[in-house]
Order: sequence, then C-alpha cells, then structure tokens
Amino acid sequence: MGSDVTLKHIADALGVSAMTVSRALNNRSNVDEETREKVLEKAQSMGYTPNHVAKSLVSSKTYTIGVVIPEITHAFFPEVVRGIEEVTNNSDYQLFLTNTNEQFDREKNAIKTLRSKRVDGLLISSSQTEDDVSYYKSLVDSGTKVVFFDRCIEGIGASTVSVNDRESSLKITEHLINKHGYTKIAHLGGPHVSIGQKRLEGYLEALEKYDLPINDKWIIVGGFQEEAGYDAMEKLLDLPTEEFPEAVVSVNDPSAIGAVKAIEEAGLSIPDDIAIVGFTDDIRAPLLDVPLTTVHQPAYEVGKRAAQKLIRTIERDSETVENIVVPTTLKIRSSCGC
Amino acid sequence: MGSDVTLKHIADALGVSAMTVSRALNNRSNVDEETREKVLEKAQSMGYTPNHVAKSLVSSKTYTIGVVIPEITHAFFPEVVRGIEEVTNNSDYQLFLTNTNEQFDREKNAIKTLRSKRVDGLLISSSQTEDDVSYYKSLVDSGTKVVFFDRCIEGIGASTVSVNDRESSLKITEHLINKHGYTKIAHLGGPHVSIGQKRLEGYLEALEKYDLPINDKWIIVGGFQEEAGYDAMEKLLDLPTEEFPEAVVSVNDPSAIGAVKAIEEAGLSIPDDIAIVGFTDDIRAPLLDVPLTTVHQPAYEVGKRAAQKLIRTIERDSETVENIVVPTTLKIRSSCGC
DNA sequence: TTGTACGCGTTATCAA
DNA sequence: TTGATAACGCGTACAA
Repeated sequence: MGSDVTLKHIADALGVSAMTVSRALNNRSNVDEETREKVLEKAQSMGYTPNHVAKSLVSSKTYTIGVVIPEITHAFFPEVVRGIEEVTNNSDYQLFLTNTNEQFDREKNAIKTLRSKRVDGLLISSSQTEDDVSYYKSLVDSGTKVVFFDRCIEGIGASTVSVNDRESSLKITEHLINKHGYTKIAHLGGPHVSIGQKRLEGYLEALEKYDLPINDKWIIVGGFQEEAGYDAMEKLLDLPTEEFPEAVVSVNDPSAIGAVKAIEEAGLSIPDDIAIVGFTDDIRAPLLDVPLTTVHQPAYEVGKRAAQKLIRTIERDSETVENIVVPTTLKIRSSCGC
Repeated sequence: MGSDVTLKHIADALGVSAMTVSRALNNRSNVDEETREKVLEKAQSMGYTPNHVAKSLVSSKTYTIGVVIPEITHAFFPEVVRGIEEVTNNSDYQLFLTNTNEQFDREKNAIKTLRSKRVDGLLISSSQTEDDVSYYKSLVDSGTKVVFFDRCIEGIGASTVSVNDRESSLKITEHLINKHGYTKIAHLGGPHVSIGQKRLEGYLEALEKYDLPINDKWIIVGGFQEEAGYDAMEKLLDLPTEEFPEAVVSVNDPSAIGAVKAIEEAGLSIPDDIAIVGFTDDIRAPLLDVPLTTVHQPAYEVGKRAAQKLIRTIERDSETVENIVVPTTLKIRSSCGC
C-alpha cells in the first residue's frame, strides 16, 4: 500500500497546489467554490484516502486511544469495551485493544508500544498484582493521559472509574449474615491490590460489624480466574469439619464459578452444604445449576464513563482528576440460600 | 503530548548528529561503541520514546492491523481476538478493534477510518446482510490486504478463514434425523449471505438426503442475535398443530438461546415438545437448563489462522489467496433429545 | 565512524 | 483565493 494517492497527485492532475487541495478537502472557507468542487470530484475519482499518519505527525494528535485489559474472555471486559466504543464512535477516536492475559510484563510491553504509536491517551485496567505504584506513577508523571477503570491505581494523579467495591462486598456479605444467619464465612480473594484489597476489606468489615469470627484459614489469596477459584476452594474443602465454612464470598464470578466446580466435584450441594456468592454478574451467573447470587457491575456504564473522562482529559488541559464511582446492585439468586 | 523527546534533543544534548543517535538506537553496526553507550544512557535518562508515527510516514508501514467484528459480546469473537493476539503479540503488530454492532454502515465507516490510519491490513468478519460484494471487491482491488474470517466473502481475491459451515450444518441436522428420527425440522436462519446461506444449505441438503419434507414455513430468515432467535421462534410457535415442527436447527447459539427463551415462555419443554440445536458452542451452551447440542467452532484457532495468513499476505507479495477451513466438532448435549 | 541533504504526506504561516 | 516554504520526527543515500 505504498502507492496511495496523495494531495500532490490530485494537485498535479488539476494544475493547482497541494495546499489548495488540502483546503478544499478540509472544508476551509477560503477556497473558490468552483475549485473545491473540482478537487472533491478528482479526489473521489482518484480514490484518495487522507493519510492520517502524516496528519498526526504535523498535529501531534492521533485520534487514537489505547485500551489495556487483563482478560478479554471474562465477559465483563467486552461489555466495557462496548461502552467505550459508544463514546469513541461519536468522537472519531479509534481503539487499540490489548489483552494482557493477567500478565504485568505484557501490560508494560503493550503500554510501551502504545506510547510509541503516540496514542492520545490510555484506558487501563491493571493486571498488576504487586503493591508497587512506581511504574504507573512515572507513566502519569511523564504526561501520558491515563484513566484507570475497574482495576484502578488511585492517588497517582490519574482519574479512575470503578464500582464501590468495598461497600458492595460489605453488602453482599451482610446479606449472608442478616438474611441467612451464616456465621462462618470464607473469602476467596484476588491479589491484594486494587479491587482485590477493597473487596476483602468489605468482607472483613461485615464480619467485624456483626462480631463474627475472622479465621485466617478462611481467607484464601488467589486470582481472578476460574482456575484460581477452583484451587482456592479446594483448600477450603480440605478444612476439618469444625472449621468448615457455611458460606463463601468470592472476589468475582469467574472465581466463584471455579469454586462451584470444586464444590460439585466434592459431592457437596449448594447452598445446603455451602453457600456461595460472587461479584460481577457474569453472563453465566443466572445459568448455573444453582443460579449465582452476585453483585451486578454495570460494565457498559464503566466503559462509557471512563472513555468520556479520558477524552475530556485529552481535550482539556484543565480537566480535573476524579475518582468516579458507579453504583452496583445486588443480584439475589439462589446460591446464597434464597 | 507534543513535548516529547526526539532524536534531535538527544543529539543536541550529546553534541552529535541526530543520525548518529538514530543509528545507535537502532543497533546499527557502524557506530562507535562508546558513542552508542552514551546515546543509550542519554535516551534512557531523557525518557525517549521512539515516534512510530514518524517512522511509519517514512516506511509506509504502521505495524498495525484493523480488526472488524460484528458483535463483541458474542463470546465467539473475544475468543477469536485472543487467537489473533497470540500471533500479533509475537510479531509486533498492534490491533485496532472495531465492533460494528451488526451494522454495515458502521463497518464501512470503520474501514474507511482504518485505511486513513494506514493499517497494514484488515481482518474482517462481515456484518453485511445483502448479497452485494461490490464494496468488498473494490476494497480488495484497491490493494488493501484483507483476510476475512467467520463471516467471509469468497471469490473476490481475498483469503478467508472459516469453518466448514455447510457440512457442519448438514451433520447436526443429520443427527436429528438419524439418531432421533425427527422428520419435521425447522430452521432459524440468519441473513442469506455467507455463513447464513451455507448453514441453510447444509440443513436443506440433510432434508433432501433423507427425503424429508421441506416446508417454507419452517424456514425463518432472521438474524444472528438472541432477539432474532426469539422472534423467529415465536413465528414457529404460532404454527397450527399439524405443521408444528419436532425439531429446530438454529443458525447459531445466541439465536438458539433466544429461541429457547421463547419455547420456555410458551410453556413447552425441550426436547420433548420440541428439540433444538445451535451452532457456535457459546460459553452458555452447556449451562442452559437443557444443555444445548451444538457445533463447536474453534474460535481461537480461527483467529490464529486468520492473523497468520494476513501477516504473511502483508509481508510477502507472492502469498497466494487461500480459503482456509478449520474443522468443527459436534457437541452432543441434551437439547436434541440425547 | 559520523554528518548532511532530502523525502515521507500533511498543514501553518506568510506572501502574492 | 491561491501558492511557496517550512516543519513535524525519522531513515535512506551519499559524502566526508
């Protein structure tokens, strides 16, 4: 594709200057109407496609946004992307999508490439599992426009869009306590950063609020994926009878679904032998043998808000840093005992 | 981000020419080792990030691929994207992802923008519903490198990667006939292009092969989404008893899932009152109340093969046009009566 | 080994 | 209203 038609080609064909062609094609006012029509016609017939690469070089603006997500097959994220697209579609931005497969190395690599491509900004859901913000801090400090969503890094000068993780986790745990009277409640957690930490805090807060025992063996630190939930649940299942929990709060639905698998394989039944709740409202949640009680996350809305905030941040230097929180709703099904 | 560090900045800081810096940074052989080290160090300390926009302008190569999919929330496509990424990740290409929401207008728009951005090639799963290939024909004729996947346009000079739609549809329909003895079989079809057409053909071929009646009222032309399946099924449900089908072959799983909803709402039971099979092997298929018998499509593999073919087409002018077919497998569950 | 000149396609700026 | 020139950041080709 090195043989593209350029402004100069059209100009030569018409006996005018490239500048005039540029003006005509960009609807500038200072072009003779007759000239403009000739140009438009010629551009059409020659199959001209404007070269945004050259435009970008001049304007230092690419109309391009890099989207970095940890797990494209986790249904939450495609839905977020749809929300992002609703916004970008109406504002001429294109999306570079990169899926990091939960690997921080791949994430750093992707961000490096995206910066080389001079994206106007980045939407990031972090896959970092360690509590070290220095990488992101220097990214933001370098002037790169970033908005975090879902798995956010707060307090480093970038806006964030997330759900009220702590509160939601508190509420769903409270539901298990209040409504069902469980007292022995375990937690299948994610890594102790970002949403993993907050959801853990919500869980702990609920137990404390009701003076329930907190048992270290009930708090498993795992990951966000199905296998992690499966493995974590296996550890719980190994617990002796007297320590066996009555209910489990999972960090998200994929993890919960993995746990359900482990429970079923152990020949136990939900919610009688053990109740379980998730977080996400995955597309599969209502379809499980025992439909999963969970926290509904408005993924589409998260994507939309994040994209809006980023574009405003890109286009206005005065835009403030915000931590935007979108509300969740409890989705009560039957895995909790209801 | 117009204040980026350039080669010239580094050059000035070091008292050398920009060219020397360029050579050092690109690991060219003809640079003094001492100079190279100084440059590398300075580049690091000044926070230099190479400008791919400028590089692309010079080289007419962007290391960028446009991916056009019709429906990002249909789980098949995220899985395809993962397959694409496995390939692009290892070859330094970035993906522009655009979701057209099954709207051909949006697709044309997206392709136009992607061409302006001078992507090196396009991976397209078409959302067109009309049987007019002229748009794609002129796209390919213009020299744009295109590989179609899943919803392909064949015979216009672009490679395609798809599953053996006709055969698979034939086989799953045969299963209903052979294994279960159904004779009155309906089809909830997609638009009559690409996979819609082929899956319809497979269905018809099966009926003909076994001398079964073909009833126009049993062939509903709909769409690929859940609502389309729901609506189509409602039409079948309105049929008088003597014309009521015993089994339904759906063009894909989302459509089948919509149909299942309609069947359940009508108070009928699957498979006793009516059997149903799909096509895709959606993540939800095994989780339905009556697990869905369907055709498993190797989405990841489709993505991988398509990306490989496109990159080869981009990098070698001599690359031939191929219609690549990846095999499916029947996924027998219980909605067929098994 | 290093530097200079030029071009990639476009637009801002100033002159005609 | 139109055109000439320079610049965006980089790499090729050639010269020193």
